[in-house]
Amino acid sequence: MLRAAIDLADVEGVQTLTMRRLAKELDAEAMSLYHHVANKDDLLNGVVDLIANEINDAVEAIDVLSAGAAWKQAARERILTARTVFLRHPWAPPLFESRAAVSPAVVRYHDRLVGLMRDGGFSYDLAHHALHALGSRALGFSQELFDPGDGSAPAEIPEGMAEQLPYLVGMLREVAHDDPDSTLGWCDDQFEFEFGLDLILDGLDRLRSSR
Amino acid sequence: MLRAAIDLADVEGVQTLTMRRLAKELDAEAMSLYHHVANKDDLLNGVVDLIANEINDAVEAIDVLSAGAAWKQAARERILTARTVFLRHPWAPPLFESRAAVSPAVVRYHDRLVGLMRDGGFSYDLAHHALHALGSRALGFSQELFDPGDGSAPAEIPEGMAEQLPYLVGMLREVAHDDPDSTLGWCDDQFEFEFGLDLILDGLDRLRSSR
DNA sequence: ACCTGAACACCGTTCAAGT
DNA sequence: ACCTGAACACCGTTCAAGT
Repeated sequence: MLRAAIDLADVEGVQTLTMRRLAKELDAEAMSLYHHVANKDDLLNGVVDLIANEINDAVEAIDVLSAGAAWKQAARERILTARTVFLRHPWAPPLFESRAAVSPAVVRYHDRLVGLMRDGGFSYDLAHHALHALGSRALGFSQELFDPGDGSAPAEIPEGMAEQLPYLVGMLREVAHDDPDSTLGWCDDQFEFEFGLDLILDGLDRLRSSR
Repeated sequence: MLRAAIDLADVEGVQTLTMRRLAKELDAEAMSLYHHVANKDDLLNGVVDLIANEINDAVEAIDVLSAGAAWKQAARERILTARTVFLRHPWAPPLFESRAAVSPAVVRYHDRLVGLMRDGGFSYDLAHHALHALGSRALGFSQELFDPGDGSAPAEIPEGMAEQLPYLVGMLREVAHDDPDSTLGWCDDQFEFEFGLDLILDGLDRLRSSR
């Protein structure tokens, strides 16, 4: 049933994931779902937990050294592997963020990540701050609030925009110019994710070895 | 009307911000709102834009040096000031993240932030990556996906939990022990936000001066 | 024990009708 | 031009009734 819910969201979008629609998908005549799940929130918690288990299966199959300085590479690989799961379920990040009750599988994921940091010599205090600093990046996604020039305004910049937004226009002109054949989509999500991730991991690594 | 929507969300919670309820609040008999707004999405876009303007008013009143190395302190102050607005509207971050169309005021905010980075000597390329790395932190919030020990399980750790989650339990025991009189709420949101922010700003500053 | 259909209390939104 | 009420097509959920 949770599997069916995930499949439905993957194929038709998360907004069509409704109790009635899901029941139809399962050839159950409507409100029988309530015998397997307390309410819709409970169903969504289950969906999150199942995806988190999918992530755990993927990352726990990785076998790399994590002692000392190797922690960083190990954490990096783990996080980027977790990310591949979200690439299959692009509707899932907002769902993960909206959950009040935390999924046991998500807790387990973070437990193991703290384990890697401990292997690297982190104090519990630093590991704690590290989890906060990473936030959703620890699980492999980062909610993009604002996608500067998401492909909408490629070549032509509206009249007066340069005066009102001098810096963004400047940035747009230069970065788009650097890579002329991809004027739209000049933000490489994967690159940007790794850039931000490395910035944080490097910073943590520096704190680790200075203590 | 947008003001009324924000007040309603502040007082009664964002889930009660419904077209019918908002109309009642304005003593308008229900569906007259559609003469001032295309649909609910449009209303929410307006709400986001108004809050973003509130942020811009606050940060543009700041007058500090931003040339060269001073960029970092200027950006830090700006972001922490923006954050104070969200502390008044704690329901707003998910709304900001859910918007498809970007608010002009949000764009303006980011334009000025890039301006600070330019003052600090950033290339446009680095400023671009910096925006992505900061993500929602640039605007003063970070969606916490997982609040390790958010006050629920203070002293008593369930049987078997230590074996299943050795690292989180270890972390919980140590960090809670450090500050015994605040066993619940051992995560100081403001401190954690600044920790993560400084980690990123310091990393960017290092890249800035190494180029 | 499990499923069902009708019903309830809500949504956002449309539309024809009022002033 | 602005507001209104009824109605439509959806929700999640309750509940009494079926097998």
